[in-house]
Amino acid sequence: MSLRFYDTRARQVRDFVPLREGRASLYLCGATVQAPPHIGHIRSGVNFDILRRWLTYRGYRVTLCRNVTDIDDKIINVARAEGVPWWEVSERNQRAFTWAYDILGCLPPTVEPRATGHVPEMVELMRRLIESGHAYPAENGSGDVYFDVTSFPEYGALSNQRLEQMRGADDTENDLGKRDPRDFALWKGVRPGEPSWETPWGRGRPGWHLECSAMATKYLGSTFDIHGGGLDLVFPHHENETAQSQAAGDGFARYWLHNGLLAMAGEKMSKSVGNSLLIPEIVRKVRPVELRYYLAQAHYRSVIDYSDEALREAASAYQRIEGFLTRATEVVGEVAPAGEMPEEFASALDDDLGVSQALAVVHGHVRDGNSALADGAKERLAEITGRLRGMLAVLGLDPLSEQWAETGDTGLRDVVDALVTVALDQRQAARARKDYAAADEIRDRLSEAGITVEDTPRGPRWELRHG
RNA sequence: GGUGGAGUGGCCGAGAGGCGAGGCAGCGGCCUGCAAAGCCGCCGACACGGGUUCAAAUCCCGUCUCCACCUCCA
Repeated sequence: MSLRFYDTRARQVRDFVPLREGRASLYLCGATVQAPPHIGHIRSGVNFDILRRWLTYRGYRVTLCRNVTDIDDKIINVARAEGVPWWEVSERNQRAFTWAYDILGCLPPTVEPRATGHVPEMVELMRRLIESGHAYPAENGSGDVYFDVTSFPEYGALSNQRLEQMRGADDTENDLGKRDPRDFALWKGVRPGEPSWETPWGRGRPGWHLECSAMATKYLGSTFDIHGGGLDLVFPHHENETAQSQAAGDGFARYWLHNGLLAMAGEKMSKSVGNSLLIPEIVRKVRPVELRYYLAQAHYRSVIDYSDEALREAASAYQRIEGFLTRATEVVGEVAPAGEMPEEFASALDDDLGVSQALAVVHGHVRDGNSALADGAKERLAEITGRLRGMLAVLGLDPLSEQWAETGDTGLRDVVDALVTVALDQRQAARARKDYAAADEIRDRLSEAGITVEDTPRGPRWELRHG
């Protein structure tokens, strides 16, 4: 089966045929760094990280461009409220985003351009749009530059809306510079106390959409393969991006992929509603890899209704996988991840990134692996372990990978192992003389210390308890 | 007013005409001194009302409920 994705513009699943054979160019709308990342932002990051990894597995050389929009109204407002420069706010939040992507196991993008570093590219794009009659400087001398939506017949095609049925922006009444209420700002004229850059139409700063068009085409070319982002960006952000780029003569994105949003108690999560669930808070409840599993397990286009209970269930499911791999490795040693994926797993991911079904295959391997472990079938165990690790690696969920390996002082771990072994020897001795009260006392005290003891045919083993 | 999505067992969550994904939880069995982990089995769902079909969770018509977007959003 060929690789295919649901394309928002076509409103159906389409076979993926890249622009250039063997390559895939991917632009992902990253953060507008006005606040620290919440779980919804990171869901998008995880979903598209899996897409990127799968494209790579399928043999494409992937160029991933994930932008940072480091100037906008809110950043300026936050800075003003705090009495700090605007760039202090965007720098701080960008670091928080980078940290969150990293701990969730999202591979770094090929390039991560910032809006304010691309003003000349934006000015150039505006020049092309003005010269071709698709944009105009505001007629009230405000210094704003607007895109003329009526000049572009395709306007609305991405979000499947007809221009005549669209409402204008709320700010139109005080905005006499617009020819049409539905026109959107490419550029905002300078206002007192705000940052600004020089342009042929006066000083000002970027509007919200222009930076993505300028940066996507700079790094990926005038036409590129996939544009991704959250479903809430379809309109106006992506509609406006594609309008301004295509009106200027660029082909722009060939496939549009949008991840579903995350809801909380039925209410949409967003920065503006103020019910953000921030990443540092969540990774106190479960480990980052368990959060990644939680975010990955639902199909990327479905709504996730966040709850602590569901998060913990996901953590349990992940621990089942992890527990098997740990025990298997103790028996057969470390087995390298297999390079080939089981057919069922691969076809699930080929079909619009069916991670849920792919995980069913993963769990099937865990069950078979546990049986092999119980049977002492080492050869079969090793084979299953390798295949399992291969599948998990491509999802970014292999517990034995460097990314997720329990860090910490290995020297200290050896010391703990020696101490626990002393205790376990005592317990074995107690069991041998059938003094079960003493044996259970030792097990209970280890448990209180956060150590889980399991008896196996090969003797007792211990693990640090997490979660 | 316009555009789109959703309703699946106790819970999470796939699937989209025909052998009931998977996980979490629960119950029974095996294993264990007892546990834990694991294995085997059980339980069990397609919002509602019609219709099409040999066959519908899936297609069609209608109804109800919820959600998103329509220029701050991932």
